[in-house]
Amino acid sequence: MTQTYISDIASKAGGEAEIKGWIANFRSSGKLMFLQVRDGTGVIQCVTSKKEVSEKAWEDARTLALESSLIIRGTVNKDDRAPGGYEIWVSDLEMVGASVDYPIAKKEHGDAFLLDHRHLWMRSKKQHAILRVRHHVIKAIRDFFDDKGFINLDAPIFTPNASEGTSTLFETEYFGDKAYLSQSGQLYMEPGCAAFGKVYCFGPTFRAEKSKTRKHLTEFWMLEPEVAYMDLDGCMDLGEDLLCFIVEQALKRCQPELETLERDLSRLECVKKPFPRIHYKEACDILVKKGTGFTPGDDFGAPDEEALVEAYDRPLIIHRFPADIKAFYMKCEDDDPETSLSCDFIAPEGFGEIIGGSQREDDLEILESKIKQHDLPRDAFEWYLDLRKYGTFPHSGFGLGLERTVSWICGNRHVREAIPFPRMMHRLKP
RNA sequence: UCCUCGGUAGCUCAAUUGGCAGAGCGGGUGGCUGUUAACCACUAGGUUGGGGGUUCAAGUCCCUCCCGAGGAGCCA
Repeated sequence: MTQTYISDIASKAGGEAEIKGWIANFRSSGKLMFLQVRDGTGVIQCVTSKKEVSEKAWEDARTLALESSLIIRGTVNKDDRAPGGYEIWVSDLEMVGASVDYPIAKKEHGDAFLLDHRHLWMRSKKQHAILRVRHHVIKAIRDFFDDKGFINLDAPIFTPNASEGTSTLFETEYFGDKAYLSQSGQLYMEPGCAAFGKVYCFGPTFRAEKSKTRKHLTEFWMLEPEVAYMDLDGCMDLGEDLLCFIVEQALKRCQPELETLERDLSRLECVKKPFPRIHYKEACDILVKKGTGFTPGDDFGAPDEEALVEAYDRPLIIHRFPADIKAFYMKCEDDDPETSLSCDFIAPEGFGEIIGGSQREDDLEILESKIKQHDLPRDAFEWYLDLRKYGTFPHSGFGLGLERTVSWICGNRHVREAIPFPRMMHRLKP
């Protein structure tokens, strides 16, 4: 008999099936035993009756514990009493691996304990659902760009220089030299878009920020598209289209997962074009009026972002931040060197900034002076300056934080649950 | 780095004013032919994060160190 995955069990109704998996839960009523078996694609109830299986199989069933691995063979029946609507009447049960004192119990656990057991925790229902949503968000992102003719051009992870200062970089030894783990692939996407027009990179990035909040990881995945001849408005349009597509795909493909997570779907269904777009100065006026204690000219703190987005049911785009609180490579307004052509996307419901983007500086002289202004080593950026020497061109791009996006879609407040093995200031294991 | 909160059984937590260290879950044993985080009975399980101090007496008060969580700053 060949293995049937639980996700396909309906097609076997009335017939025989073989399930290979693990015990998710079990209950016994004397001579009758109810096994909840999961195989990664779903969970199915397997009913075992003492008089219908061999003595050995019954004895094996009696020694089962949470997460014992086993192979079940039996008849698939439709039964409303079973969770999921189908159950298997077991004819044979084969133990594969014992599970002694499985640490994650059926009741509550604390965060630290669960994170220590992340390798096992991901088997449980909610975590399983979040990571499946992550998979679908990643697929939506790739489909979105691939369908628009983008080339996936990955950036290096070892880098010799910092794009935005060295204080938040992880340093590592590199054959007697220093190297840093990449905190952004953006500088490498700029030559990429000159070669291919439309490119994106999508991979892990590293920030040694000593942040201890539910929105921060030291290792997180970032999507960074970069498009030649695209201006700031195009950049905002692209981010808007992308987020709409991600949400649409999640609603289409992750219905059961979002249900498991008890996500309020109405909050996702209203994520449609157009997103509100407000100028930085307009945002300042709103905050001053609200009296949050915000000082115009500063960057927004988390409470400011929340105060701004609370009026909207979809992501809020704030554009044209003061140049001095943004990165050196951002282009400024032609008639106003104090104002950068930048944009941030703030997710609703307090999930924070999920996209940060800008039009890039394409003038050689201005870029040179900015590198000087920011006290950055010019020789590390020589190759980057070449792009302005050999056929400079306007271009824009943004970075989207995958885990924050997944958290928002899932309605889960911790980014650490949106990645299989989170890396945080106080956590390097498992 | 700073602020706040916390660390008691395998897990989640309780312990009154400083006065016998407890419960639920999980584990073990037994029972139960339709369970839905099953249920019922019995049972084992403790260096109260480490060190020092005050006291007749410390889980509880003081000092110190370690670890964790939330937040700030910074960011996606």
